Amino acid sequence: MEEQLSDRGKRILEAVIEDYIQTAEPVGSRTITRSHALALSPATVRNVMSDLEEMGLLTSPHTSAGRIPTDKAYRLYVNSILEARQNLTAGKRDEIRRRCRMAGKDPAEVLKEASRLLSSTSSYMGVVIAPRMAANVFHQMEFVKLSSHRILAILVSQNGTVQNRLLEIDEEIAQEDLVRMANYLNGMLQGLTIGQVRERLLAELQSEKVQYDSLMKKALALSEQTIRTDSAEIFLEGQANILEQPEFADAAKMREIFRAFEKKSTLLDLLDRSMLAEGVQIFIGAESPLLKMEGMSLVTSTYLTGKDTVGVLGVIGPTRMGYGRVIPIVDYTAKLISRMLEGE
Amino acid sequence: MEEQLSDRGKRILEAVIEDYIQTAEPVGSRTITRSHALALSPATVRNVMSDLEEMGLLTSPHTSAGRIPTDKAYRLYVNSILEARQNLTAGKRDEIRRRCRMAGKDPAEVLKEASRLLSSTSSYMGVVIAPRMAANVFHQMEFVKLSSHRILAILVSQNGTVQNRLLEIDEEIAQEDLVRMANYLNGMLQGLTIGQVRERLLAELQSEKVQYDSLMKKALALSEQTIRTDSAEIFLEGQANILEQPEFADAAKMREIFRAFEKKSTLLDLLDRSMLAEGVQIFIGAESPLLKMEGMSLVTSTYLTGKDTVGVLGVIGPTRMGYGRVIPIVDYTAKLISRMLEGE
DNA sequence: ATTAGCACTCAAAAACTCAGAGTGCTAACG
DNA sequence: CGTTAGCACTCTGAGTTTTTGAGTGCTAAT
Repeated sequence: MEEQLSDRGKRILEAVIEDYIQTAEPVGSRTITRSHALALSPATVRNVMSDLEEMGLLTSPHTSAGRIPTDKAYRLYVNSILEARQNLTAGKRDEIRRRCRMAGKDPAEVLKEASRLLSSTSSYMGVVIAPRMAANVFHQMEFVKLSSHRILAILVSQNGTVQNRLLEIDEEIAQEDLVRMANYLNGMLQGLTIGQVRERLLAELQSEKVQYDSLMKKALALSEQTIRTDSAEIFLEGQANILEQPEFADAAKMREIFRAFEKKSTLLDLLDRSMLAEGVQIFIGAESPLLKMEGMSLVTSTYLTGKDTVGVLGVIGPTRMGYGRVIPIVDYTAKLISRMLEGE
Repeated sequence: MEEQLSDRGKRILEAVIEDYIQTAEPVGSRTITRSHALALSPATVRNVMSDLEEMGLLTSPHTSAGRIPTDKAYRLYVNSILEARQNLTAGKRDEIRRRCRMAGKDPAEVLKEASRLLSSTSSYMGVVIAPRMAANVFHQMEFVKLSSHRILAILVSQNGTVQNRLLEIDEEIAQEDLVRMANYLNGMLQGLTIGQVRERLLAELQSEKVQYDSLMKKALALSEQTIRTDSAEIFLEGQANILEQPEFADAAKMREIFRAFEKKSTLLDLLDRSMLAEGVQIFIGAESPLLKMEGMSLVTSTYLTGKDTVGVLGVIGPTRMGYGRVIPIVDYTAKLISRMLEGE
């Protein structure tokens, strides 16, 4: 049905995309023959472009304007980039590395810095989601008595992530009982993932023998409360960057976008699904059906913080994004973060 | 030098301000006579307005437009509001209370929710800064061994705030030593504020007797590392709200504002100074010289989380802000938060 | 002291013009 | 037959002019 894309067609399409990425203006046949050294006349280019339009790769906003690549065209373009991946310049690489180092060792700090980094090196928005707590490996639990009715529960995972929660209790528990409870739990839960820990706790709560030991019952109940919420943290930086993009100069569009990002949950859903596949993934425009991200694209990569606990990070920008530049940045950052968090 | 403000002048000024707050358009003499039931003709009003302009309370953007209140006028207006403070409607109050409850007990959660709350009830931006850690009262310290070279230090304050830090160490320390170290420190630091703790630790590190006890020396060093960074947390919500304001429809202005808020440090400086005075404070336009907040105002109030550890919360919006509505919101929220955090 | 009346001002909106970039088609060319 | 020059046609955006209407300031009357 659809005509096959000729080699020349491909080159011209590429030229259109690259020009458009730079200027954000519809590009015409003339411009292309000038900037890209194709030994062709504008008229020929016009014919080809007309074909490309037929194939659904270009559109023109109106009869006498240049042409704009469609999502489909970007998809094609991105795929060809992904095959022939460029490397980062040594300079960029160093900068990224240096800034990551600066952040210290605390996982949360590293991830936040990564997000800033992605945003500033790409000049779009950087986003990082911390791995779900559930995938972390349990290390230790502590109960700290703050006052007669308030206990602070602290949950430490092997990778240094800490989750804490303030618990209100009805009847006072002695500090030494708290310590015993913690010991008991720590013994029982050693080496499980937090997800497994939760299951285990629930199972244990049901079991016969616990029913008669009120202290242990309390211990289980408390720790279950502590672990209950597993809200993935999300770091979104550089929102101001996208104000720079001419396609969002319109205030109404801006507003919509900002509103969309205010509820982080939608963003989370979107990123969650890229967790399934490994490596760099790209969502172009309407390909990500969740968010009606008109004119927005997303470049993500997974990263590892342990054996197989994964998070996702990436860059969000206009569909008209410098993919060639952004992809290596995301890729490299993901690998670097993996190394920083996982290693030692 | 300056003529005194007549009672009628005051009423008219108020009318201008209130109209302008609603419409964001320069208001003319005609409009005023219609909307506010003053038994005066436009011509009279014009005369009065002319006087007000003389006194520096109004300006007109150009000869044949209506008039706009100056910062000075807002100041006057706000002061009069502050004197005759209205109360919140019961409905609003309930809503605020309900949402605060929802947030649970964790201080960080409460503050974050408060910020959201301020933003959504005021329809401007909500901002809350958490009290400096330094002002909190020390409660307990723990060292958790993660691997041979990594220790997680956890610092708990009396109010349930937790600060943790990943430390890298050169030589392994046995878990039981860590416990002993913690016990020693907890004994020594009981009841001090975090600020005092820090001083004490530094002093102790210098002291003679410690030099010979390598374990204690290590303990002090580690805990000093833990406590070193005291970055006040800041919760800023509802940035999208201010996109709604017509005065920022212009993309360039928007950008500037967002950039300004991206560096939270300037905002922090600004809020820090309102920590000095108690209760509701208002900064109008250029009155806050730090940020060149053109056209922005800030309504803040201090809140307490303990005896005398204070934080600041407030609302940031356009100078043309519904002060009458916002002030009680900020006031009430601050009091409520105080009660929630301090009480128990 | 207030107000009606009136001439005057000015910005924003609407209407208009025009140049330029771009297209599509046709006919010529190698 | 693919490529290209030429040309008529289209449409936008920028710049100009016109129009409108809200608003002022002044003066004279009440």
